[in-house]
Amino acid sequence: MTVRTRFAPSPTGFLHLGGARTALFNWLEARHRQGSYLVRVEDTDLTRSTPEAVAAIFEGVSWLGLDSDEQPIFQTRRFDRYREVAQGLLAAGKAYHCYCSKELLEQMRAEAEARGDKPRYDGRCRNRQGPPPAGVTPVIRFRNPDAGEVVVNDRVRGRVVFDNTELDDLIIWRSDDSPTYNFSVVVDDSDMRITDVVRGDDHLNNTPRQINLYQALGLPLPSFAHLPMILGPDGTKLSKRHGAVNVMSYREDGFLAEAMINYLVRLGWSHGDTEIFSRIELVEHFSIDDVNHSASRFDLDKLRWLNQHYIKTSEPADLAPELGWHLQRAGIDASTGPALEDVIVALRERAQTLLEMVDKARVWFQPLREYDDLAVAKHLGVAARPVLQQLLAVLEQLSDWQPESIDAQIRGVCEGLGLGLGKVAAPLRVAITGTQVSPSIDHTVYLCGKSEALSRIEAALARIPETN
RNA sequence: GUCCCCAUCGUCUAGAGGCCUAGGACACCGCCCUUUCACGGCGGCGACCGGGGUUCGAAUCCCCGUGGGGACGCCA
Repeated sequence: MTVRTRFAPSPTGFLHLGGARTALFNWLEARHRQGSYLVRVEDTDLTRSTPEAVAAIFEGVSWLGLDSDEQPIFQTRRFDRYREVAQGLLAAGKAYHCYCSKELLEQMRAEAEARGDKPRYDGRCRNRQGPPPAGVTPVIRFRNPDAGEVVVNDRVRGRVVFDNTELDDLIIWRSDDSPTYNFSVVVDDSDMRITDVVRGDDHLNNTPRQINLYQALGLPLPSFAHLPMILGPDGTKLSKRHGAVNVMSYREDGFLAEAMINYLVRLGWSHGDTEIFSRIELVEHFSIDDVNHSASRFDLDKLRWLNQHYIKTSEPADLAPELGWHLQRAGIDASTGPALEDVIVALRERAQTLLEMVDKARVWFQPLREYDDLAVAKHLGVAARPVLQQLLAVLEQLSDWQPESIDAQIRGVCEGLGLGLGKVAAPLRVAITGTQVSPSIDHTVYLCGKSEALSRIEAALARIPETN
């Protein structure tokens, strides 16, 4: 049987880190076993689902390269099918109408809680006789077995046993004429011929209920795998409080999709001591069977490290469009400055994110507006005058404006003046960038462009006092 | 509260009874490289939650405790 996995987000918000990893693991498991990976939108909650959230989730999934192999399924388009299955259960006596009001249910819960019990529906409508109460639209409840146990053979947890007495009769159909989660999931996973259900840990408790539903429906069980959660850096459930949880905000912060994927996959999965995995290597080595049992915390430092790794190792030409996107977002006109590939080569060892790269690249795209006081005090004293004058003279004559030839000219000036490279590079760096920090001096000058470099040297010269 | 899950350096993890004096990576610290900043190289700091078993031998298996997490919705 060919493997079919699915990622089933509910569109009540954007794609967050946990969801992204669930999607990734489903995708990898399917790819590794040469199967299919599908996306299903669980939008049965009409009041909370929004088209904006649907779009946001698809955007995130797409950025990470985890698009569905088939046309995504929307549960709202399948209500007729769910209704048919629910009616079948009703007809078979495996489900029943329940007329208990939300208020009554609320009260029962409160009472159970007060007693220290687990809040459960007591099944009072199970064998209700007589005419239905007037004016009440009933819900449909599944008649859960009231004895015995349900065994979940989980691919990451192993054998997990639940007692049926712990489970109550769950609502499968709401009074507003819509299906509920645990029910529609079973119908869909079955109809979509899903072989492997891979989802978050928080669903482990739903699994016995779903298994009972499968059995009542006479359907074969898929295999289940429940992934450990991703917690915030403080060990609590990931939430807005922890800052960026929307995966797209990581793109905006200058992270690469490859880095994100590599980071996420190592949360709960490993392959020996290897840290860096290409997509192909992941497909080759990944297996749900090797997933960890324990929850992990999100660590931005490690993501940043991976991100820089991918920035350093990517082909500059491949990275250029993404850098362009960031430059544009930062309001920088990249059409007049240096080639993006050159900028990337100069900065890739100095930036952990593309946002940092944009910040460091500004100096070559925008006019130099201010000088760092300390840098000026330190390197633009009278001693710098002959240095900059010499540099100006030789660079003016330089026709081959390339890092190598610029470097040769600078070294020539050093020799002529009997100075070390540091003594020459420092004032030049301040002249070009206004600061003491930049990439190697030849690249810094090169990226500036000849005419702009010359005028910046002249401007710096003009700032040098007559005497100290 | 009840049920379920989990437990190795600060963090991500390796570890499937002897290979463990517990390995790697991030972070941190130091040194080297060096025109600044980085990158890189080398080194350092740093963990088996506690207690009982089982065994010749336990980070690895079992039990209890503790701690953390999740679930208990006409949310998913």
